[in-house]
Amino acid sequence: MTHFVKDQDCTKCDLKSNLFCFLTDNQLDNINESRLEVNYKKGEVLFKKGGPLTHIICISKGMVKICLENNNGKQVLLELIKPVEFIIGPGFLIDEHHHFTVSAIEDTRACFIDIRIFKEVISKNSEFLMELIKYLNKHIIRHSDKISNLAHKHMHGKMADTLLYLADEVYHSDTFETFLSRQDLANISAITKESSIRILKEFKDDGIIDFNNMRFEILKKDSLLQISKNG
Amino acid sequence: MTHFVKDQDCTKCDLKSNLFCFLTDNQLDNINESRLEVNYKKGEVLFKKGGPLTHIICISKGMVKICLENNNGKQVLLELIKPVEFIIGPGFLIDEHHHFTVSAIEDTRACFIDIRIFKEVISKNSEFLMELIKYLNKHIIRHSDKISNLAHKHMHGKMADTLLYLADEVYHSDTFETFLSRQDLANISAITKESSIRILKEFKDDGIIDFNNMRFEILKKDSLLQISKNG
DNA sequence: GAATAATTATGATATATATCGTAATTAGCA
DNA sequence: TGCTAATTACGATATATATCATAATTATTC
Repeated sequence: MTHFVKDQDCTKCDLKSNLFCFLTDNQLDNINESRLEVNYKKGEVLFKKGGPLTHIICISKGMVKICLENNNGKQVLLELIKPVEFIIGPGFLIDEHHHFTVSAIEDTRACFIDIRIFKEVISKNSEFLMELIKYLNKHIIRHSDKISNLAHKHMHGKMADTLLYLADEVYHSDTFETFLSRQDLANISAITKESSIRILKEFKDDGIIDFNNMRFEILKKDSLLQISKNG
Repeated sequence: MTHFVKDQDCTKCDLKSNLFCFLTDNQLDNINESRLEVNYKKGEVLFKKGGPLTHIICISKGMVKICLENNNGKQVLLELIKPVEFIIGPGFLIDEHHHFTVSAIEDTRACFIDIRIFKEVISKNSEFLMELIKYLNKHIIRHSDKISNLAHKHMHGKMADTLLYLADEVYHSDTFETFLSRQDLANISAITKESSIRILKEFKDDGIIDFNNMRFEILKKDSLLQISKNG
């Protein structure tokens, strides 16, 4: 079982890499002592909305999706998390339960850190707290963009956003193979699965993207950006 | 010009009231020295999206709306802020510019606190930072609810949400008089102004609410909750 | 490797909602 | 007080999108 270590190159240490380089050795030891490592198969649920928020996690292998769920079981896929990123539920310091459902979209390993120890450690580390505030503000910005997009964009714009998100922020390549189903792509875009299939075909017919099965390639990024912009 | 003082009854000190009761006297003095007080007329803009984030503010009189704006000028009204609440833009510690447009919906007084002083003061106060994290997490929860609602609810459900938000969280009464226009109500609900007018009339015809002009009364809250729930 | 389940694909239809046009009402102002 | 501008109101129409049905393909299981 690997232990958290400080990032050698701390200039890269934005919240998306290793938050924990802002801890002292002593604090790291505390965290590492209580730490658990859990393996998940594709499809398995790590956290369920409404459940108790007892741990924060760090994804060390694979990929998970963070989903909103309403009363009628309808989902929005909010974010994909990959190594090495943390998931600190927004119930932290509020109601101490989960507001999102987190599940593995491929075989995944996650490190669990007891929230009581986490809280104790960080409450004495202002530098870490400031970084955590950065992390939360990034999410607030991302969520507010999402709200604006959902409110005003049509299906094509939403699907363009989804493809750009996957290429730019998740797979960091305009060609990528994904474990996400058409239903998942629909859930990111907040449209139906049938619509997502239709629009992807349209984009393919127009030569904007290509795909077979799970392998996608963005051919005309300009067009995609334009569609995203115009809604 | 009034100065910030510690809340006498600190049990009420959640982030919605006076964040600043978590500061030491010394820190409060620092803040108060640099503090500016500005008066706005109804309709005037306090912060514009894209502008530099040089201050955080505290609303001490009146009410402001926090709006998202997209490239085409379309807006979503995200939140209403009233005394005594703070507005700490999510660009804080990130890109140091505004992501929301904030404007007065009635005559308003706001206190401006220099972000450099704010940052310096809070960076040495873990207790305050923990409260700030609470404040941010509350917003993340609120925003994620909004995303879920926008993604899945129909107009009626969205408008029901809006009326419930105003009654329960803004005016704290099922009867309230508001400065919000039908366009504002539409912008909270993320529907068009015509639709907002139509649905309000429907609710009125069904005896769920009553209103003339700006004065609203919720008559059947159960129905409204049901409509909100079913989408 | 055949059988079954799950996912992807596509068309027909129904529905929700935006857009446009215009009238009625209210607010702001000289 | 009367005039102008803004907001509210409401109907007709167009459009976007969901829903439903069903076929084709791909994945999974025995």
